[in-house]
Amino acid sequence: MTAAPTVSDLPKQYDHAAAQNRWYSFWEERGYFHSEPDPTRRPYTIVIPPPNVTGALHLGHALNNTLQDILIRMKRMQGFETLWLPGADHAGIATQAVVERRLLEEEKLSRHNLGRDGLVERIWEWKDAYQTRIVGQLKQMGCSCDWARMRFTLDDVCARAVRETFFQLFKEGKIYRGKRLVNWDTYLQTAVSDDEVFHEPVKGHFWHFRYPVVDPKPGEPEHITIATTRPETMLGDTAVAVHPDPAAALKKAENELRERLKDAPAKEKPDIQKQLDEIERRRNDMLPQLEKLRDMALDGRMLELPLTHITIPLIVDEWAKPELGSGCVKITPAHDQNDYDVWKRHLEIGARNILNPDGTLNDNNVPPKFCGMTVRQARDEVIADMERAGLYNPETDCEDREIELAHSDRSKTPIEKYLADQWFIKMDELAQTAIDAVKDVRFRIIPERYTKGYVDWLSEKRDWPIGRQLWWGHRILVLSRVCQSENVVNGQLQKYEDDPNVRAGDISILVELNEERVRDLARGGDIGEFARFVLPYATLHLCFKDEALWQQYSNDLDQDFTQEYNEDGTQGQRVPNWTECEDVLDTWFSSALWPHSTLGWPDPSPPELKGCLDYYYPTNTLITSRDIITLWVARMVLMGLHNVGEIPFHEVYIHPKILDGYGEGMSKSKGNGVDPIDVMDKFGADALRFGLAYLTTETQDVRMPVEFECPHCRKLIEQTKKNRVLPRIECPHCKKSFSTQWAEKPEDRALPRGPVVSERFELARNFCNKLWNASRFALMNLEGFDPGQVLDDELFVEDSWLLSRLATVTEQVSEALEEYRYADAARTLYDFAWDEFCSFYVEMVKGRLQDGRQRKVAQRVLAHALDALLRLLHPMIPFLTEDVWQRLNLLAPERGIDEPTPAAESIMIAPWPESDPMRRDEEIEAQFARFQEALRAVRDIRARQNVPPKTAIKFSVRCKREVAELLEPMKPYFPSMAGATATEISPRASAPPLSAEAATADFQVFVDLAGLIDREAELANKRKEAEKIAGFIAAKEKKLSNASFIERAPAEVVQKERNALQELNGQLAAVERAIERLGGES
RNA sequence: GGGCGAUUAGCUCAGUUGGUUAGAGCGCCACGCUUACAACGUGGAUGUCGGCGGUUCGAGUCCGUCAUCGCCCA
Repeated sequence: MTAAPTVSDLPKQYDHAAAQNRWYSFWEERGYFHSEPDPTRRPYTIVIPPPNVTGALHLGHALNNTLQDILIRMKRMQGFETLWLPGADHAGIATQAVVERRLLEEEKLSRHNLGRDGLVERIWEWKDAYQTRIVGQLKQMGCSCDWARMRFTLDDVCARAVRETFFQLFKEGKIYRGKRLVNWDTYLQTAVSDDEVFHEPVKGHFWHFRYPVVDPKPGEPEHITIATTRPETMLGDTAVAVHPDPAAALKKAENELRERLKDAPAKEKPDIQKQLDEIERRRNDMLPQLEKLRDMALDGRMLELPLTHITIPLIVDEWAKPELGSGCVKITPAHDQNDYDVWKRHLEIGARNILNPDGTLNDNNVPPKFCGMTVRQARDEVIADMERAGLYNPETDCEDREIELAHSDRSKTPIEKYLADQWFIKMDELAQTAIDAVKDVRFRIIPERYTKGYVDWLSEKRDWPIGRQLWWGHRILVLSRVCQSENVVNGQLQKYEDDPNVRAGDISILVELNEERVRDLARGGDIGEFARFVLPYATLHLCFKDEALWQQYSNDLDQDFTQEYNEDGTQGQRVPNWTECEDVLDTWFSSALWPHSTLGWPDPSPPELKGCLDYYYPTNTLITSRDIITLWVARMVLMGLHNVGEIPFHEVYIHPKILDGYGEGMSKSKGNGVDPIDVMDKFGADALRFGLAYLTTETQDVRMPVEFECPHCRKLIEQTKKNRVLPRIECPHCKKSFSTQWAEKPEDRALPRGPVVSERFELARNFCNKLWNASRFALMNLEGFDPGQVLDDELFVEDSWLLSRLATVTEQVSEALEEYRYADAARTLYDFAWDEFCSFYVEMVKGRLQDGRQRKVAQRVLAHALDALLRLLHPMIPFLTEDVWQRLNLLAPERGIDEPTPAAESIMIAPWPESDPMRRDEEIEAQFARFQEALRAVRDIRARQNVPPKTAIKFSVRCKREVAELLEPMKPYFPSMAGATATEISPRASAPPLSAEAATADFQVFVDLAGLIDREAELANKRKEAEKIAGFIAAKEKKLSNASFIERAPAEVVQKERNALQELNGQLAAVERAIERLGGES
């Protein structure tokens, strides 16, 4: 910790760096962040949405964590036993991909060079580095996390929960293995999830091929034409489909077009009409043919798949669209999602995977000449062969076409759809429990509109594929054995059912029947003799409760192998009968357990976790961003319900996204992410936090144009789509270069870094500085502070007014934060602190602080008000408020106007202010509003008459007696606040001969301008004003002459309008009189 | 294609259940370093509230529709 604070050495600008360094370590050392279960207090818990360790945090995370810290700090001050549990997420594929990419770039090594353990070790190193960096960022932001409870989704505590959960679900039969089409990244050789895939249009072609019909009957066509953008996939075709009722399908398409044509804008009509004409043409030219094909399909006609000598069936399926192409579509279930769906409806056609994991063609299912070719090579070769076979004519059968091609976000290479074995969780029952939980309002999503998406997604009840072909993650503890026959299965089952570990319930067994067999059963068991012999019967899976046991069995079962023999009778390979599952679990599997795994489920016996689950679970709030509602929130709910039997949190607050100046979300891959450290270096952590809170409104995402700040000349350079991905940028102002976050080459890195900042934090930075200076003023004037109760009759108008406003603001801020209306809370405090506390209270109290007799009470109220304001602001700007608090403690260790009490040793643990309704005083506020109006009028006249600020002026106010009574006591404040003296405030006040005037609804202000007046300027001003008022009067009169308004609008509204009109008329008359006095024509 | 959201001053955004003359910050203009604060103070200019239609005595606010942008899902 740096030197203790003083009250003498107060810089004119808030030194955010000093405050941040000093107070964070102070809080940490005092243990304020740490929480232990305390039965005498109510808990308030937030678990962090664990940021992933792929990289550093950007502004989106800064927002997310700021909002959590604001809540947690308020709740801590409110006396809750608060726990904010921090942690990080291992983010399986994302992290592995980053490390692999760097490995290749820097050392030219692939993961296979390192091996599984070697690579995992490298990823741990990466994780350690980035976790440190992330924690550093959070600490710099002031996050009050309980660091002693820091968790990582791959650590031992989380691992226990993952194993237990997987094992339980396995035992309950909720986990199964099945085939599924995955997005295969041939470069990284792993499956990637849908959200790791992006689509990009590329130029491609549409090829038309003809497939020969086997033994066509008389009158039937000899060929069927299909079209494809990926010719090589034909080698994996297992059928060709035609629509079951082409006439109806055409009619339906036609009706849809006609509907659209009716309401379409004129410019789209010709295009739709063209499509309608095309359908008509098809009905005439193609329909008979399509119906014939349909009949052929129903009659079981087969086709010859060119180049392969395989025959495939012609089938009927609605996926074939008669309005498109030839009306026939090739079906490649192993490599296309739609075709895969067709296969699900026609299991008998089967599926053939033609790819190796590296994207070359495999040797199982394609003619030998294609084996080992890349997709690209195979494509050219297929086209050439088809041409040679006379089934394709390059002159007529190939069109250009733009194709939306899927790419892997991780490797930027094209994705192949690939049929692979996957572990799944059955979602039917689990999803229902999570739907019920939100429908019975056991928890709420805020804003409420996001509930729909949550329920819709869960309602699909799609089984969750949980396996990933990765090395970085929780290993699936399963050993599997393919069994050729039912006898083998039964033998093995008998053996393992007697196994002591199985009996003890530490190993669970699953029999997965071979899919072909299942399919065979589905179509009546006519599988051929040969297939029955060749196809394995089933796969046996053993699932283990813990890793040691799995390891032990895995070693033992090494001895269980099948000895193969060579043709000459010698011993050949020993093929192990059992194999370890190579897969790891989806990251979201461990994330889903986060709220309960981190609190000690399933085993809360370790000392540091004792009692935590009972005490802190369910947690109170989860704060996260909307893209994660389905991926994470939904899964946390259903896993929490499954494992613990209770929802994981009561409320989920979904906050806005931070977008760049182009309206795009911030992301690392786009290069538009902003490091919060850059913002904090320039503006301070308090400004970052307050700025973000100020922007967190309910519906609006936060658009944030950003600039580079040249480290040489400090000028700002707008960030564009072009320059945001460059490793170095030349400053257009000083022509010197600087580096960016993309700098990787040594020569780029050697340059000074240009931080990325946004002007949008200036408002908050300025606010912090304003607050600092107001505090500075207070501290400079609290010398000799004497604590004591302040009686009501000792209060001055400005005291009562400020206390009244403070009571209101306290209530508004507390309510706003309770309802996650961060921007409302921030704006309320901003306006109160700046426009009321600084601009009026501090200005008005200045005189009293100079006056020996009045000083004492003024100090007491000032210290009290500042104290409350600091506490209200502390959750948003923790460092500044603590810095001032500590200094305030030196001068006024006991304070408070009701009954002075010793101040807390840190503002972090000071009690949250409570709104005192007795302090609300509408009369005082009304009086004050009049005063502010009069002040504004005087200042306005001074400004428009160009009277220098130092020239003292005199003014009088003409108004009703009631108003005069309110304004009279305010007379003493005009000299210091407007350099003006009130000579008379009464109904009789008259205008001095040379004066300027301003009228409000219930009084007129005359400023004596003898020797100062600029008559022409004043006349011009008045004429303009008269015109404006006349306009308002005209509008009002029009409204009031509308009979139905008088009749139908509520009487009070009509009366209000009449009063307003009367006031306006009064104002106009006053202005006209002023014009006359100035010698002008009104 | 379906769902959600946005469109208000040059920029970034507020605007509660419809009700006087639509606000803030930045930027701009004028004047001011008045012993808390020039990261400041005082004053000023700036808007067919995306378009069209409807409900209503009255619409930035409610309804419909179109346009543009963003996000999610298929």
